Amino acid sequence: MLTIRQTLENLLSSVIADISGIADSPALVIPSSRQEFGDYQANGVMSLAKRMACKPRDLAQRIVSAIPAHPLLAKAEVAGPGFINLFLAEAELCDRLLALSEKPENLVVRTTTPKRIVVDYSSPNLAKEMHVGHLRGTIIGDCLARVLEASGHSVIRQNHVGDWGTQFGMLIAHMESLQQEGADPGASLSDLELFYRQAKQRFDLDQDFATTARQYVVKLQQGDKRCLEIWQHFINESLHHCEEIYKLLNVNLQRKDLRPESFYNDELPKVVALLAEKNLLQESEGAKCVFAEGFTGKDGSPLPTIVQKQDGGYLYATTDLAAVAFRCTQLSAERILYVVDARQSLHFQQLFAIARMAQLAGPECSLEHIAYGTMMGADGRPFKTRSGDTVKLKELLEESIRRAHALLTEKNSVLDEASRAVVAEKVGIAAVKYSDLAKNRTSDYVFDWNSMLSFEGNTAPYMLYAYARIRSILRKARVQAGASDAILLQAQEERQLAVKLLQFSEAVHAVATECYPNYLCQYLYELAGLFMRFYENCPILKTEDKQIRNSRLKLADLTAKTLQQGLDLLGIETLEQM
RNA sequence: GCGCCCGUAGCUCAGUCGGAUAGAGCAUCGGCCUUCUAAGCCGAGGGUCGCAGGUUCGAAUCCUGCCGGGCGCACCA
Repeated sequence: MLTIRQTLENLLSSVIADISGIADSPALVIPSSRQEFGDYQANGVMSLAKRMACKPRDLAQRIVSAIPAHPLLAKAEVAGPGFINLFLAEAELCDRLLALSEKPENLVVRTTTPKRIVVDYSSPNLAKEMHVGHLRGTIIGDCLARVLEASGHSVIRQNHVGDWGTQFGMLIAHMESLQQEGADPGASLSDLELFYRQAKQRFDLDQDFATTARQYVVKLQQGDKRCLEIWQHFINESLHHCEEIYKLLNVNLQRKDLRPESFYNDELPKVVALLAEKNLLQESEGAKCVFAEGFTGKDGSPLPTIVQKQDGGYLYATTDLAAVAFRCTQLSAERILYVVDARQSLHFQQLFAIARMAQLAGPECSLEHIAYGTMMGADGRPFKTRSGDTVKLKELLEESIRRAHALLTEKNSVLDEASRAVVAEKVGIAAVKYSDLAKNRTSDYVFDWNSMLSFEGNTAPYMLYAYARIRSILRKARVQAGASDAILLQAQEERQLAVKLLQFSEAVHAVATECYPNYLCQYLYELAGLFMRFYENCPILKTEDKQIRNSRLKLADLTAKTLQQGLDLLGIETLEQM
């Protein structure tokens, strides 16, 4: 099974290969930029004509004449300087829609080249509470994992949580001293963020405390029982907090997906040994480093990647190298996606370079940094509260839910109070997720409550509303006896909606290949928009003609299913009523 | 100093890798609810795609140089 685009691309490309004798000249079939140009257009002819030194329009005409009859294609014509405009056959559109209507599980066409893909995402630091900085990585990664899975790939989620290192010595030291003062440790951990801040403050201000903290790090690494106990307590508390957030966010990360930094502890000396063995290791200023080619530091000198500190401690580059090896060998990954803040791009460039040099990752495994930009405040600086603190993710989400609730009340929703609370939660969460996923992940973006929690335009509520409207119709509808199963595309709105519905897979595939969730949002927004126009102009329940009524019901139903699946791939739950 | 990213409508953003007349939402103005949920639909105004060159049939997109902004660059992650 292929998408329409793939089918047309294959069809035209083979004609082009026959005529030109050039095998690698793609037809470049894309959806048409304007309606009068048909449903799809082929852009590849003009550059091909250049290579063949002939007139583009003539070549286009030869290609058009040579296209064999195909049930999908009603008409192909040359246009402009050498475009080929492609018009789809209505009968085939109807057949495909009917087939999907009967088997909505085929809405996403599965890839013919499935891979084992590791998606590393969320990966919060367990010493602190999750804050807004964790939002993007968590939901973008979750979306990509869902999309890849739905496209037929084998996905392995890896939540590479930070559960090790200096900061835990600090926390343990603070905990110990609180306990000596007789404080209740459970109560002091009720606010992890506050606890971390207090510990950090003491660490920065109090030399003795800092020394003690460092000693605890060593004891922890040596496996001191008491330290491990306290550490484990922190980890459990923190994980519990993360899981609450994941649940609220509808993020599909579970305990089995956890692969904390500490998991790689035993591997770290081996990584360093291996680097030494491969002659990649150099000592510089007492630290063990790898100098990968092409990296320079501030003063223009070669930039090292430190894998072992002067004091013998390991760094995150070391852990990441161990993780690459584990993922390639133990997990048999063919593609590894690191959904991490764009500010770490240098780190990943170095990491990937070293992983290749040391052959920790073979050439068959693709290593990709799926970078995303920073969430900024209205002042153009990283998003903070008015008092300058980081915003806790939980508080952000709760605020969104509150606002959604207020809006539901204001809109005179048909819902009673109890279900309104449930719906407000879904809408509030969906709004936060969607407004993020709908943006190009690579750019920084300005966050402010008004735009993030706006419920108009290209937003989750718009999509959810479109879905709820359809469901409302479907609940009221009775399929008319005696009506045939045919789908009729008479009105312009019907045809446009139909073509869009059949393009769902194309959007999903684009996300799977390029890892931009906003492609899917864009698609869903356009789909919802076309449905709204269809809804305004093509009455369904009020239509007497049974054939038309049934056909429109099928279109509406398929739109609902597509929206539902599409939103699900974004990690957003649909609602029957709003 | 070197490197990466960015600059598109008053504001917030798209623009899937060079395609035809650059698109949305918000805001502004004007229409559409006794009729399937008006969180909606239709329409209007609003652009020298930072600036200047170059490449070519064609550039917001590629190249060069400027201007402006962000981020990163040795023992944190």
